[in-house]
Amino acid sequence: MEQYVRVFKALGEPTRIKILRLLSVRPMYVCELEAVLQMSQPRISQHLRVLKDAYILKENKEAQKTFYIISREVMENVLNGFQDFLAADITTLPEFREESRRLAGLDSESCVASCKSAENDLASQ
Amino acid sequence: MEQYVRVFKALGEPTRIKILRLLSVRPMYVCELEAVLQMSQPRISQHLRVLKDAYILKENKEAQKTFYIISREVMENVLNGFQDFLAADITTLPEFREESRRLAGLDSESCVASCKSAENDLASQ
DNA sequence: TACCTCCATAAACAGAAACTTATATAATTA
DNA sequence: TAATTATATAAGTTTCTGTTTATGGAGGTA
Repeated sequence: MEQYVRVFKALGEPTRIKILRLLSVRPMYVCELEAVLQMSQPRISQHLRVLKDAYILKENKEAQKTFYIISREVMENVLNGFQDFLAADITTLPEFREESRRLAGLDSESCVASCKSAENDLASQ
Repeated sequence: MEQYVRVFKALGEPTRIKILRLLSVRPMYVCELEAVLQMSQPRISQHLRVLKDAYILKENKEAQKTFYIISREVMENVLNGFQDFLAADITTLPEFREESRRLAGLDSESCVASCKSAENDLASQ
């Protein structure tokens, strides 16, 4: 789940989407992105860092230049994986053990009852 | 592109991912989410609003209760659409007209040259 | 009518994020 | 060696986000 959050957070920013869109054409140097996007170099570099930290990009040093490559594999894994994550049986997801249990115990007829049972649930731990 | 940003921004937050995961099991009332996630009601409501504004959720009033439904259609359209967006020929994307043009004019051998040409480019408009 | 439930929203605040300016470093070139 | 290029990163500032607390309103119920 953390990886989904990191990736989606990285994708949820217009400049970074533009960078990704350009790197989808071909790998590029920072200075090329700078020229094409007409943005300051630190701005580009900082966005690249966010994308790299989310494993969406790989960097490659070449003399004093650095070029960045989009990892289409990671992109596909995340985007498709997320759909699978949503479609999966929630009782099989370790991260949702508690939620899954509380969900099963819900009395849908009354939200108060739901809250009360959740409280008891919590108290009995 | 705006829609991608809005959706990804909405998805890039752990609580909202949890909410989505739960609503993937079935539509739920706010009070149910509150009970299952054990979070304050305003917190849940505000996250629901973000998701709704991104068209990921639809809301449905039922007496004094409100339940929320995940729009699997929107989810799929966005996640798959984004991959298509990246894969498309960039020259066909109206939002990247300028960038596309600058990209085509790049002199990759020198970043300075790139920047200069981008400047000239800008000056000649 | 009076109270209660469910929910939305506003205000306030803390922490995060994005941008600019400034600086540092490594590699290149003159 | 000195100057330049390409890039990263830090500092400072502003804006955005997420959370809690507080409030209000619409719909049921006693």
